[in-house]
Amino acid sequence: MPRKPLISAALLDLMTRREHHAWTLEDLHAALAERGVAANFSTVFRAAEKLAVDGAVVKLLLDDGRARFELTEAHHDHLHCTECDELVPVPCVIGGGQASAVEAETGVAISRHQVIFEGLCPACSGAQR
Amino acid sequence: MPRKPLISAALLDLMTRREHHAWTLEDLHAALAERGVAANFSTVFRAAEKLAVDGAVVKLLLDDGRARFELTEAHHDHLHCTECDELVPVPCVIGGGQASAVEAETGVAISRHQVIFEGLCPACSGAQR
DNA sequence: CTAAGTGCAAATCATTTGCAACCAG
DNA sequence: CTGGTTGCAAATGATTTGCACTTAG
Repeated sequence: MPRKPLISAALLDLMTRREHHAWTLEDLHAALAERGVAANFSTVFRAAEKLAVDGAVVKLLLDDGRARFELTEAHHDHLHCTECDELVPVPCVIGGGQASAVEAETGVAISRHQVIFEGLCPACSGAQR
Repeated sequence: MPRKPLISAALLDLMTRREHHAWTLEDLHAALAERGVAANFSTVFRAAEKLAVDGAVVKLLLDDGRARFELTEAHHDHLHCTECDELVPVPCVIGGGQASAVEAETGVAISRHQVIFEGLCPACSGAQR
């Protein structure tokens, strides 16, 4: 392994600290810098991409065009806060029954799903009030 | 109005013929070309964007990074076919009750949602069998 | 030596934008 | 003339890729 601690390990370590639930590459890059790890953006990109391929993290793309990476955990859906831009986890609302119903009704074969709610996260929701 | 029929009108006309449910800018640009309308890509982009702002069409972004435009219709969810890449409409599975439940459970304020299923569309599902 | 992990610069991709030309009213 | 459309070229923003280097094993 390289002279400096592996960026991949640093990323996982960062993400485990849960400042955020989902991280953009910029978030990760900036957070590493703050912790004194001056990694190149490409390196962060490749490390995150590798973690995603290895299954340690999941990569999602939002309507804002930037990818988010989050630790692989129990399946859940997300709320993209229109105020603070955070991607907040929310319990999954798609029951197996619903997927089956759609499959039966439309003749499709569903392998995965992704629900994104748009709205205000708890913090912003409270602040607005 | 311009010398040539407005690209916007041509786009709506195209989309009404429903070769696809959702169109990428490339789809639209190519389809126009096939019908003898040699519009510039930027023009197609701006016309589609304007239609979206005007509310005639809806713009969605998928995980593949390309935007899709579809005629504004009753709310529905989508299945992104992993085989043919088509975006197929499926009935909405998120009842108001579910959104409320999530709101109550997590303290968020939901204004919209977007469900994308990944899988095989009817055609590809049948072909695979 | 050999491959994995890096850094830097340059290339991609899918839009977006700036600006000048055009045309119906 | 005037504003909405266009075409073309150049600019963006977010990745992605090519290439050379370094070092643990």
